[in-house]
Amino acid sequence: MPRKKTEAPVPAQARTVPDRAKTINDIARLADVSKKTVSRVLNQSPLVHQETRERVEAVMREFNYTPDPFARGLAFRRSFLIGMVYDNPTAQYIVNMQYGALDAIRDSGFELVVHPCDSRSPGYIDGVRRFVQQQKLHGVMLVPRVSEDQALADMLADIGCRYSRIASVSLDEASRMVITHDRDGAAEAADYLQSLGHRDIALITGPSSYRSAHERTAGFVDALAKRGIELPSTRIVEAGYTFESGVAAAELLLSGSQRPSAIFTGNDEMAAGVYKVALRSGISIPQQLSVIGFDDSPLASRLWPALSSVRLPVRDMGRIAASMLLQPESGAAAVVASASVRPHLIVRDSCQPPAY
Amino acid sequence: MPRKKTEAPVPAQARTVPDRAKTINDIARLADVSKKTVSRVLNQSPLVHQETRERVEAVMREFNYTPDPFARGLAFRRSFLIGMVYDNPTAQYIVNMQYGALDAIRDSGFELVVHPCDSRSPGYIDGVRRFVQQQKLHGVMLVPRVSEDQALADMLADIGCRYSRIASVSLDEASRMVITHDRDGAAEAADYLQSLGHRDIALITGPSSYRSAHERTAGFVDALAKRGIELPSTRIVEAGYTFESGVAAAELLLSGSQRPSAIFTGNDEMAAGVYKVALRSGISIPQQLSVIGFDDSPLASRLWPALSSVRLPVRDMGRIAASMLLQPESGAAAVVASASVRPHLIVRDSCQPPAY
DNA sequence: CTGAAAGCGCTTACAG
DNA sequence: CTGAAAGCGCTTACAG
Repeated sequence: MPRKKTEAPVPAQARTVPDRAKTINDIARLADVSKKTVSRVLNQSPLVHQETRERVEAVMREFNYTPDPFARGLAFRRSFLIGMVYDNPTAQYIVNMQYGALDAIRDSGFELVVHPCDSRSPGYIDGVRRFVQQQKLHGVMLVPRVSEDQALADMLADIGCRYSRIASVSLDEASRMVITHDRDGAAEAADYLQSLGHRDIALITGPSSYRSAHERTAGFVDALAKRGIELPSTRIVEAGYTFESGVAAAELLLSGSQRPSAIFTGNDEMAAGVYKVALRSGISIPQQLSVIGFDDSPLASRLWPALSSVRLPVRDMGRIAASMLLQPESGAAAVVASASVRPHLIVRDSCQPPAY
Repeated sequence: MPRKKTEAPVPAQARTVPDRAKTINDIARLADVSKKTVSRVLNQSPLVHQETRERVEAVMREFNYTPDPFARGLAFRRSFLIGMVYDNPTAQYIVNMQYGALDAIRDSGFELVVHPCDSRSPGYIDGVRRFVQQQKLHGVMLVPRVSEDQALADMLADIGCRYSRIASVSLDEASRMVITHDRDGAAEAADYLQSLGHRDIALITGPSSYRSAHERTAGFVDALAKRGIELPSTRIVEAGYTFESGVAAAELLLSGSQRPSAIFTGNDEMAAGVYKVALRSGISIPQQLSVIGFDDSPLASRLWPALSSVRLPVRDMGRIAASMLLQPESGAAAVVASASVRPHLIVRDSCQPPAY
């Protein structure tokens, strides 16, 4: 092979002058192959001699070569960008989810593009479609609550965009679902309260239109029923997942002469609302009232007394959802990983046996 | 001009078959100009006849044409992506900053790529460089505390990447700075406490290595001094911006026989630490202790009693920092806008005149 | 003010 | 297993 090794040595300084990033043509020339072969190595085609592959890879390493994502994007007609589409959950949830996704794409050449949206606005699905098509997204992660919107998923399937959905219950094929099993977490809270001796228990739920609220409620109520405790409807108050709605619900539950000895709330925001009403009314937590939240947000440990809460492994969820997009072929592995995403109760100082 | 208007009408169905997105060639053909002219319209070149421009724009609108970002990226050698680089501040801060940046780039064809990093790890600047060069970023926003790292800014200047820095004080040319004037916010807190009649006031500061901590401390101390109140060094405790460090600092300040009547903290996390110690020790807020935080995080309104706190217009900051990247030419306007980013005290229920 | 040619750095058919 | 040609959809010189 005609490798030109007889050229006069070039001074180091002169050699570094062309500081432009190396292209596929440079690598091809330096490895003495065609650019097509370099392309094959890049795309892990099996149709390359082992020896050739190693030679090309050595040159790539030596010159720290990475292919231009725009050239690839143009030729492939798709990008190396992962989109994260979300509605309006809490900040910590979103940030943790982003960290998880970034864990998955680290050193993969992919990047994360964020797309918050308002699922109540009529054109939001169109907005997501433009986002996906314009950027030729490799795939999108759908975070609750937009993940629950079947019309959105249908649109993505329609335009051939791969996606993964994070939700409290299965809504799609296993290979595109990360199931968070909120029901189990709520059941654990119920078991814990029962084991402490509570019998008169109340529940503040999220909006019934939210799948997660439905699951958490069902998990809690069913687990109590299994242990022989029936929740009367007066002990279940629907609220809006917000602090203010939690305050209003707590006022309802704590104003009567017959107070419950424990309250479970569908998220920590509403638990903070219970704290406010209790503190204001001179009801001490946990002596006179036990409280459990859901989410294990930063708020939980900052309240006093520290709030026991059900933790969702949000970062893991983000990581798994992103890796499902990167390796759709290893669907089985992802499904297994997904199965391990389980909530569990973090016990702090907000519960004790009821005072008789 | 040879516009072919005499063809037989094509059935609507057949016409929609080639559902591929229109390219610059299609637009050129349909508008009866060269693709170069379409390109000029796209890039707002003045060298286009008004009439021609309007004709091209009409066709673009009709077919909902948007240029392919990858083709442009390849030809331009730079992308239409804005990077947001941040270290490890609180989630709400990051999410608000992201919303602000998205406000600025909405409908501009730009997208936001996020890049959290660990400024304590040795290779982090290299990581940012790879991120910027690989994605050919149009520019990056530097969020505190990485925004304070001059080595990072130098590297970006070195590789010719435009950037904007958000910081509590000017660190760079005005056209790349969003100054948050933390000093003023802290001064407002000082004035408020003084006006309520407090004289024995304590301060829990963030780490002195943080510019924001330095500014908040200076603003508070100076404002009190101006009103004739000197803070003895025993009333100033340095902590780490975390909840736990706030707890430790509060224990120091509240354990002695001579308690201060008010505490100002460098952020809300540490204020929550003060709450915990006070509640646990039976010191009631605000009757026996006034507290003011900084950030106006969600935590502030969820604590009980609701915490007065200095609010930074984080979303505005994000919007301005991003628009500086989009329109470096309109630097003057951005500087003016930047000047309007001022913190202000949100008064809630955590302060009252001291008990004598 | 407008356009024909060449090129950005990759890939997809198509040959061999 | 390997390569030469054409193309992805834009832009930058260079002419006129």
